[in-house]
Order: sequence, then C-alpha cells, then structure tokens
Amino acid sequence: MRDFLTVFERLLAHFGPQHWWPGETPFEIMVGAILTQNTAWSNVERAIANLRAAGALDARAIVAADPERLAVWLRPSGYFNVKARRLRAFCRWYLAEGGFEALRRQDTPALRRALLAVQGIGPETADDILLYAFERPVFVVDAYTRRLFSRLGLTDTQAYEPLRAELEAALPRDVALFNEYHALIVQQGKSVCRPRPRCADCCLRAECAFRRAAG
DNA sequence: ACCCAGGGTCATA
DNA sequence: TATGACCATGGG
Repeated sequence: MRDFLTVFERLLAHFGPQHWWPGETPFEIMVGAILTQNTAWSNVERAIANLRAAGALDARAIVAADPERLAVWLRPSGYFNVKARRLRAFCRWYLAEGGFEALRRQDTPALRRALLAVQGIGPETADDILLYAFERPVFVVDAYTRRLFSRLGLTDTQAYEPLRAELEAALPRDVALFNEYHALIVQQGKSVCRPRPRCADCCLRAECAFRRAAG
C-alpha cells in the first residue's frame, strides 16, 4: 500500500516532473493517444505535425478528409491504414456526442464505456484519454507498468482491469498523481538497459536506471 | 540485419 | 481465457 507511493517518490526524485501529456488541447491529446499505440512518440509527433500543417487537427476536418489522404498524413506514426480508420471512427463518435464540452459532463464510468465502444480504442487508450484529456483519476496500465511492479515484487497481477483496480485502491485517487506516475513509469521504461532491454534481470542490476530510480 | 516502440483486433484452440 | 498473426514507420 505504502510501497506504490514510495516507488512514485523515487521515480519523481530521479527523473523529475514529466509535464504530460504533450499536446495543446484535449482533442490533440486524444489524437496522440490513438496514434501512439505501440509506436514511439517521436513518430507520432510527425504525424500530428502533418495534420496541423494540413489544417486537419480537427474532428470535422478528419471526418471530411479523403481516407487515403488521411493515411498519408498519418504515415510516419506507423500502422497508418489501421490508424486512419481508428482516428476517423473516433472523430465520428466525438462529433456525434457533441464534442469535448458535452462529453465532459458524463461521469467517468459512462465515458469509459463509451470510449471502449469506439472501434480501435482499447483499455489503455481509453484510460490515456480519460486521464490526460478529461482529467479523470484513472491509473493507466501499460507494458512498462506491468514490468516495473512485477519486477519489484509489488504485484503478480497481469490482466489490465485487476491491476488497474489494485493500483487505484492502493493510491489516493488524485489526477495529478496518476498523471505524473504513468509518465514517470514510461520515462523509466525507456531508460532501462538499452542494449539488452529484454534480459531476464536487466533492471535488477546496480548500474541499471531502474534500480537507481525505483529501488 | 535486428530489436523495439506510450496497443488493438481478429481468428483460432 | 489465452495465445498468435497482423498492422508499418523510424531510431538505436
């Protein structure tokens, strides 16, 4: 119970505030959440820059755009055909629901169910959007989160929902805390043992950033 | 030439 | 329920 907060404090002390999510508006954050699925953020930035340069960083512009052109804008972010469909489906839903101000009035469980019903939005993307665009206190679970807490011996839970529930029960439900915590876990995950990120005990060695940061 | 990245869907057993 | 194939670009 106390351990999860301790890990947070050590990560924060080691890496400093991360200032997430990178993005000017809630809509841009949501777009980024979809485009960053299994993709390096640097690639997502190029795709978002393409959308902005085309004047298409906008739900109506995306829905109105030629699907093939949309895919070209998204090309640097990888999986561009898939992501063009997903982004379009999301924007259709977003407009049908009346946009950000209307969506913001829904409570978190309803909003989460609605997001998950959009084709191409799974648990992690939905929680990214809930936390960083709608500022709801949900703990975003990703591969780094599982690896970190699993290697620290703080949990053996692997499935998404049980782990999320465990973390939200063990921590104060604070948006700023969850915001910084997930960002720090990602930063830590990107920092470990670069040459051999998959070695069995890579993050348990003294020289490893994981150990320095998390304990 | 390989491995990885801020996942999700779908088919199969 | 739980794997595996698939999607695809850019950096190390």
